[in-house]
Amino acid sequence: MRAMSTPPTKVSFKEQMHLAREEAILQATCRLLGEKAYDAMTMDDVANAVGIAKASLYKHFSSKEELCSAAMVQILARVRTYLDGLAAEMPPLEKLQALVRWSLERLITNEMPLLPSRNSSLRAVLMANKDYLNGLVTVSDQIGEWIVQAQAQGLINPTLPPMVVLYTLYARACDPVVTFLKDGGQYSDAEIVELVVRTCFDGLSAR
Amino acid sequence: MRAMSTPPTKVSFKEQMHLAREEAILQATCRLLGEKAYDAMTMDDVANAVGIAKASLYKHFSSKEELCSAAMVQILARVRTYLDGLAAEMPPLEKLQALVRWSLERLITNEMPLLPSRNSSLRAVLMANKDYLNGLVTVSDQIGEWIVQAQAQGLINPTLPPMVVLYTLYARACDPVVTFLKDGGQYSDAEIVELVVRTCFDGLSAR
DNA sequence: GTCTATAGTGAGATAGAC
DNA sequence: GTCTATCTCACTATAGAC
Repeated sequence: MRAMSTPPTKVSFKEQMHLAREEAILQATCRLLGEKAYDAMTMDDVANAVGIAKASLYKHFSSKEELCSAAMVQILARVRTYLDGLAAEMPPLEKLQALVRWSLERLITNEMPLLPSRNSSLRAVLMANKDYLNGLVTVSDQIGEWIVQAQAQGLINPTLPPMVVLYTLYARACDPVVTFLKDGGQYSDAEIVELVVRTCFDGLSAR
Repeated sequence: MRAMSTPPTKVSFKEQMHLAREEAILQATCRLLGEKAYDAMTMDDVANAVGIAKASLYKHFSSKEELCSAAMVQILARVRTYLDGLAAEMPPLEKLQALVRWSLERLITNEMPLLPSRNSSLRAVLMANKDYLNGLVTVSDQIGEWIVQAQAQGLINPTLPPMVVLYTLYARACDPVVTFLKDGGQYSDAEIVELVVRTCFDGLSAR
């Protein structure tokens, strides 16, 4: 709460500190959720990563669920920013491929996945969060448009329901193949990304 | 331990009961792990599902980790049985497709997935289990043969490393697309399986 | 071997001083 | 707002009667 005797700049500075700390908490949460499961990540982990006491976390976020939801909402916002930044003249198929490539690049550096894996406890938390669902709908609508356009151009298989295409793209963002190949140590990150993009769009069968 | 005064049939019956109970425990574990994350599944869940006291579980399996590992090893054995049962004259590509279809059918009925999803705590447990790793190697070798054969026949893209093909097939066994589509309620289980098999082998792009 | 009851532990969340 | 210390509760695992 702003004190009347405090100069505006001072308050603004404090507010910036507050926001910066909150940003750091969200960053750490994203990274940790990229490394381990929701249940396995503890509030102590987050507090230690940020370098503050656990109790302080609760001054910013009222629960673990709220913290992780906020982190995912932020990720969704970043996706939106990325999508909006794609050149308008880029063909829809290339936009879709760019999105998958971008998601995989986040995934392979252990940043928080765009979507939780199957059976993740986080999934139930997110599905109960209105902000997350709204953001997801917005992003899905945008991607859905491009899918329909790419199908109209005959570049995406028009016999596949757009929803199936959409989910198949989303699923790349938590694709375990990336982890397998990375653990194998045989390929560079860039190679892994390209291989997964290829199998996603071209399939396994020979063309 | 067998008592000397007990007739063999009686003992055999008791042993069968013991094995049947153990089988029931493994079954319940598989089903529960298909429904929720490893961390979220409690030993109480298993005990309640089987209808025995939690303490009795520990007479059969010394820990949660051992129980779940045993369940996964059993799944792997079932995969081996399925693979061995495929007709020898079936073309390798069809064998691979049959395997994916079979995995998806297990997945869609919420049976335990062949592989844990990304970031699952179960993953660390399994990677420390020798029986599981041995079983996985055996199955992988068999599938790997078929992949190489299918590539030699020009039916699987020969420019894809066999390991990438293998992991891509494995990943179908925990594919979140199945969950998404099933929750959507728009498609039957059989339709979902076929759609995912198609996108796996043929990709999203038009042919 | 099965049960009830409980010990032990770890993590989410809070109290209260500063 | 941040901290230390603590509460509370759920879950793994075990003790001990039958």
